[in-house]
Amino acid sequence: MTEAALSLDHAKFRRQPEVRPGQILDAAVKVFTDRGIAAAKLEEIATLAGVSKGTIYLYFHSKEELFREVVRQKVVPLLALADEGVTAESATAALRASLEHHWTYMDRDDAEGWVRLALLELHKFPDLAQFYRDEVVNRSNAVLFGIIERGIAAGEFRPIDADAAVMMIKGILLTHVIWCGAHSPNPAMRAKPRDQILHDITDFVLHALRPVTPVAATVFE
Amino acid sequence: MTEAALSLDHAKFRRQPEVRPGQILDAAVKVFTDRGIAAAKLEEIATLAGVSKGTIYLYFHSKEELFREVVRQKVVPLLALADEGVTAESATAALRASLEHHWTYMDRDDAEGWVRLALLELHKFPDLAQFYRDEVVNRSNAVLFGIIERGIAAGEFRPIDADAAVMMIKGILLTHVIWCGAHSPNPAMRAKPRDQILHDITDFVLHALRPVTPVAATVFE
DNA sequence: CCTATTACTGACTGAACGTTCAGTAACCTA
DNA sequence: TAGGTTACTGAACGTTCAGTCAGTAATAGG
Repeated sequence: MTEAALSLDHAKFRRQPEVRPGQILDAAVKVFTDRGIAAAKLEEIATLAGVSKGTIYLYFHSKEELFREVVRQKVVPLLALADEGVTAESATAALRASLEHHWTYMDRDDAEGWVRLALLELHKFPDLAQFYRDEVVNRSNAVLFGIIERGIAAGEFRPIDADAAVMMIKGILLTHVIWCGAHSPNPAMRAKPRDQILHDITDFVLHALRPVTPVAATVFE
Repeated sequence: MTEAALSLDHAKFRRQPEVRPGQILDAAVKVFTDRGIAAAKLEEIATLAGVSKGTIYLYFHSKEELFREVVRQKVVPLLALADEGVTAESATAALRASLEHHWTYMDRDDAEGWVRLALLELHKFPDLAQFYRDEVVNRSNAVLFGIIERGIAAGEFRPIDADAAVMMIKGILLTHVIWCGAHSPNPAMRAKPRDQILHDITDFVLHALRPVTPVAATVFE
């Protein structure tokens, strides 16, 4: 009786310790970005990964440690690409390329979720926030900063506090990722083609940075 | 024995049904903005309001209904002021005034919490999100939209998709509220004086909107 | 003063969920 | 193929928390 009651229903589970961590991390990415850190259920992650809840604890100490590992292995590597596009000859071209790059790499199903996590919940994990800031945010900001400084020096952009400009650009980008995402409550934004949005952003930013009297300068020369 | 065990410890509670809802709402604002919707505990709201958990249910059906009422009574009235500054003679002055107004009314302890809620958590409660959108977001956006259209018509601003421009401006404002708030992981932003930030934002936005060849136009006339 | 009514309390309930662990299946070695 | 080891399972546990309710204190009316 006991044996019958306890016997598993011949579920086809395999022992594959090499791939389990990866499967769990993939599932965790999806669930964390869908639900947020606090609302993510280990049961759901386990089901999605095709394992049982207990298996997660064979590879990760806790839910928080699992999240930490997700950031380390799934987010940071993406951002290693943040330096692309800087080699363009003019600062304007570099900025265009960088904006397009940011927008493109954020054009993923889970981008909206990541932005929400980063802005909303990450501050509740101070060490993770610091780690994320060092590895992801600062690196990406430095690229934009360099482009803007270069543009100012070359006379392509007007004199402006480059740090402040970076924050403006980041603010526009991040909010638009959310507003254009699947969970956006704004139907008008969701309906707009993504390249139209990128065009609008690029247009706005370049106009904000352009010298005050480029034509006049030409006229007066 | 039973009587002794059950008797209250002479806590000095008073019956004041008129003020209870207000006290509870005030406490709820604080806790909701501090913790977020899901993580807010009714017990904490009750303690902060100086009542017991049960009392909340005398005045509100549920946690969600309580949150709805917080939005209705604490947020919407603030936004009734969103139309100020529009009466300025020029669109530029109106936009300056509107930005300053937005920035000022967001310069509150709970502003950061509200932005986080609205931008990042509200979408999990679809009907609440819709309510918030109708009552708060659309109303505020319409004001900015009107100013920009007016500026374009008057030749103060370059031709631009006014809807898109509104989203850029909102994106900058909202992210800066978060980044300058108490929970910001960005020390540099937190250190900056608030009026400096407002100045940077206004400068960036006005330059993004100004006509392409204002000086040239003058020169050529 | 006594009684009815209203305001309020806080222990309790039930559900959800992170974490544990006794037990079972798959695999390995000899 | 027996015996040992490792991977895995899922029921059970402990905690947290929204929501309930039987009981108690304040107040109003007679």
